[in-house]
Amino acid sequence: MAAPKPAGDLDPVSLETSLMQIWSDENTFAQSIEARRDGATPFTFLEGPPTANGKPGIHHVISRLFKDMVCRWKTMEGHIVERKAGWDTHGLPVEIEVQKQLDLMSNEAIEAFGMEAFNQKCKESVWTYEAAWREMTERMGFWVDLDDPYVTLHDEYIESAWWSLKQMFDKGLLFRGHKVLPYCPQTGTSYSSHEVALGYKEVAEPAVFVKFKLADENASVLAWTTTPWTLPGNVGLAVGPDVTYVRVRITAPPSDSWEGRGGAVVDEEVILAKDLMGAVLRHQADIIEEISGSDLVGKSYVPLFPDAIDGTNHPSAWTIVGADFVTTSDGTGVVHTAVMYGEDDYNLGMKEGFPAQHTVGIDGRFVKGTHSQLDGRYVKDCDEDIIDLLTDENKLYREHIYTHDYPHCWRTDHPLLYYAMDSWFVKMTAVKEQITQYNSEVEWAPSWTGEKRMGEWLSNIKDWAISRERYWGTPIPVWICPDCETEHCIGSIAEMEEMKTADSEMPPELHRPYVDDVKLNCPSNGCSGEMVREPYVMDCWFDSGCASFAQWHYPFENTDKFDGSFPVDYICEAVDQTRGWFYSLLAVSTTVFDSISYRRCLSLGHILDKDGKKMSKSRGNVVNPWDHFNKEGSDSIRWYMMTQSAPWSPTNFDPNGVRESYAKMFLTLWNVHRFHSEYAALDGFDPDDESGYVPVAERSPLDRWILSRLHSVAQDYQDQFVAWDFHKAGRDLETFVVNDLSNWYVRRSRRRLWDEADSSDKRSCQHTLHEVLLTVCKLMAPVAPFMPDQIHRDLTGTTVHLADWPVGSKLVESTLPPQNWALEQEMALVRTLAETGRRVRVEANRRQRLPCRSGWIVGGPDISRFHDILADELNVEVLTAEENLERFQRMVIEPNRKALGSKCRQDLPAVLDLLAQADPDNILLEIDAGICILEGYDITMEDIEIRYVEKDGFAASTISDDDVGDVSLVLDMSLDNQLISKGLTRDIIRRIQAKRKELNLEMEANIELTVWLDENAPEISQNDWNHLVNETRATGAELSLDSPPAGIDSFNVDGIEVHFSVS
RNA sequence: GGGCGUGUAGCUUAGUUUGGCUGGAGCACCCGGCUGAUAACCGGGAGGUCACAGGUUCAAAUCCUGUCAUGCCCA
Repeated sequence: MAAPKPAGDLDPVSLETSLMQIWSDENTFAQSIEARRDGATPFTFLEGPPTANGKPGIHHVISRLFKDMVCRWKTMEGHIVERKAGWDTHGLPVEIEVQKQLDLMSNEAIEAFGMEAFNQKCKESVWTYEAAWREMTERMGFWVDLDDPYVTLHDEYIESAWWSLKQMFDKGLLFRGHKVLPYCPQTGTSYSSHEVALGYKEVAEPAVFVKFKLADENASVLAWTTTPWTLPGNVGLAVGPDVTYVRVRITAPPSDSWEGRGGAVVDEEVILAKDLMGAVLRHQADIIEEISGSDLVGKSYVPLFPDAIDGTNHPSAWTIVGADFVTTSDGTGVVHTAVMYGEDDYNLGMKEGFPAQHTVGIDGRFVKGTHSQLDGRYVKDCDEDIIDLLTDENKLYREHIYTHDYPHCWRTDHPLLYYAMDSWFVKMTAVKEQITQYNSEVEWAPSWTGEKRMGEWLSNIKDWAISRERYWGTPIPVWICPDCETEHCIGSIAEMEEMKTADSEMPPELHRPYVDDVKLNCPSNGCSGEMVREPYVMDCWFDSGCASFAQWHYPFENTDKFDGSFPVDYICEAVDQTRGWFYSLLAVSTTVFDSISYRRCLSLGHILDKDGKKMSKSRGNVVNPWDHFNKEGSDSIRWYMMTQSAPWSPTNFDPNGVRESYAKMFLTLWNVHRFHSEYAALDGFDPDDESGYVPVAERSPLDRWILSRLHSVAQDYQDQFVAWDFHKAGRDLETFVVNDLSNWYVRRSRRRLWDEADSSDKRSCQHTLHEVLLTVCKLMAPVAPFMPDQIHRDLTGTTVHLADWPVGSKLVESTLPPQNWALEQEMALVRTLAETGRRVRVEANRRQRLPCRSGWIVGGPDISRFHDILADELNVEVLTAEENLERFQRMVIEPNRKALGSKCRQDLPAVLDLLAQADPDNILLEIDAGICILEGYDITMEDIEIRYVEKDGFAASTISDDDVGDVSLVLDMSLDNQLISKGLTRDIIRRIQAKRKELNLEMEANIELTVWLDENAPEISQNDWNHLVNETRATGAELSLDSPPAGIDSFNVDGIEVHFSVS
């Protein structure tokens, strides 16, 4: 390798896009995997498949960043990290999109359009934004194999999903039941909660208090409902076991006017919660007795609609039962239970053994046999008639209009019915213990996502309803024999082929409607029935939950790939996936493999807009990543996202923050690189030339300092990566680059490289810069893959992405330079003192360019090897270490509040007062002698801290530092002609240099210079003038006291007028 | 309604686990300085009801209780 390539101006967009081209030409991604192939330990990653039927936004960039970053990091650590892309292609959102497109607003419409054509449209729709996703993925530098992705709609994927379902089926974990869902009879569709949320509307509806006549007692139980249409389906009443109820007798007609139908006669007895008497009753009534809810349990009552439901074999039908969800916040404290029309109702019904029979058909009409006046009618049209029927039979106590939010169909605007749909379930309740155990084996970041969020969810685990009455999805592979009701689950294409009837064709693909047409020969002994497929598709979460094996078409192919990658080492998605993909992966692997499916899971916080609101299409606040790809570039976005906040914290996206990342981190890094590479190119510096190499031990303390800092920062960076604290790692590295490397090392080293002659010191500096830049590039590469690669290529001719991680990996060798803690400490002190000096000057009103005769450093470690640097920084002629504190300083005593507080408690303020008034020397003497008693408390050295402050008359400042103790800087403020001459010279040089820059002169260009001083000006010494001529590269220079020509450059310093001309 | 997060300066945030000295940075703003050093750098200033209200304590951003706002998930 010859001299590094000199860097030019920075254009982040073209830098990144040309690197994308190079990566593509060189196949760098594939190489980074191939390079590790021989015997390397794999680190396995599983991509959570996105859906490509929506445009990618900035919030997709962040999860892809954290996926990419960890994979790149592990690759550099020496692992082989294969990354297969994936696409989630099934599910309701796809159908909805197509329905909107084709204006098919009901299941009838879809079937009229044709399921085959509809599914074809769905399949196409899935790829609508695939190109946009690909472009985003490539532009952001996410390395993933997009050319060989797993796709949930492929037959291979479906076959694996079928196989896994069969495992569950064979273990008896698959069963048929009901799931109560919001359902629109007009579109024939049930809705997800997301869709329900689209359609909440405030409505005023009739609500009724109904009298349920007890079978064996002369009293009625009052219950309340806002859905009279569910009353024919009533099969039970629920009371709170701990709620107090009363039995009351009506004593008089209502005092005020009665509104609406219903009523009660004097001496009639009703039962309701004691707390709700006032709210419910409109009659005068006496309490006959108080009854606890548990005493009501078991009583039977007379069905309202005796023909509607067949209670045979259900002894609990039409009895009172206890339920925890009953409250006395509204109604009567008694909950009317219609098993098929409410989730609580259904669960309670299953628990109590109530009959689970529909009184309402899938078309939203009462089924035949419910009641002669209701049969066949749409339920919502029957409210009035039901109320009339109840009134006629003296079963209504009261009616009123109730206003509440109720879900409506967002397509047809019709009210939704909560309706028990036939559904297939995975019996998750049977594996609760196992899944809880497996969850605790996963390393979660942050830990509470697993322990609390997921843990809480698992502790209330419910059976998983995996079937959907939809068209576009993985078909449920269960066939049922109409003759003998045998159920059979198909686990492979081969099995289907083997079992299908002679008349059935093999389907061209494993989707509806083709698989619907396949009939199977019933395997049951002696049965000759033709089995028919259950018409459902799977919950698409089941699809993605199969990804860990279905991506490999396991167990039909690639068993080695599966065995080598299961459970996967790392997955990463946003926090909303806790009950989504994180759960479905865990649920599937628990039931199928009796195992975890991922070892580590990073759960990311969401990206919100700059006001903390979530980004959504409807708000119009979605940030397009291309706004930044085309401006600051991917590196800046990625760096911003990593450093802005902890990965799991919700982040308000601030476009300004991306700009800041660019301006601080990347521009600074680039300029360091540019500084180094330009001089290196000029000097023909060859990092590999052994004859020019300077061993680290022989380099200057400044070089050894930055190398030691590099070691420390790299070690911390690695530790923080391991602890998932990526944000802290990034911030610290940024501080190193901006503060240590650019603002100190490079600034202090500039003059070393200006020297045109070859020298060991110059080469030391160049080797140091070379080494620091390369290590920084390696550390940054996983996060920001572009600029670090460019710099690495400029300096070495090779890509950083094939380089080894410099620290902390057992698989590759560490390449960090030696660490020297004492040196770091010294330099930290030097820098603090330089800053302190500037503050002292400001306070003493002494401008920086005017030198000080002397400076003293009191206390702290010996930093004499940096006195030249510090003298230069402070613009001090002579800097010395001084031991005599008292020459400049006096002592003060500060209380240690922590120690004193625990000792003195409420007397602390008084003790503090005394301490403040006391003479510090005396206190110290007394403590030494053990006789320091304040307010009765024995004060020891533990209770105080000694500090020093400068005496009046010195320009000084004292810093306090945990590592080095108190250190003072004292500056001599006296002035003489020599100092004034130097100060003036420096001001003139500064002006001339600014002028050179203004004139765009080359750095090597020479000038002709004339300087005119006014008569008040102090004399400039010959030495200073020579220095000025040298610094400004003036070949001809003249100092004149004549009056200057008009119109030339001039400035005023300390009341002296200076004119100068440059040519 | 329930579970889990979050709330600190105009903006983005550190500090909260383990209570203790004047709540620390960056961006933006103001004053000054420095610069062959970049969209940079340095010193100083202004800017804080640590979401709110109670409680515990000599002492609370930090611990406890409640409330509000906001986000995710569930109902």
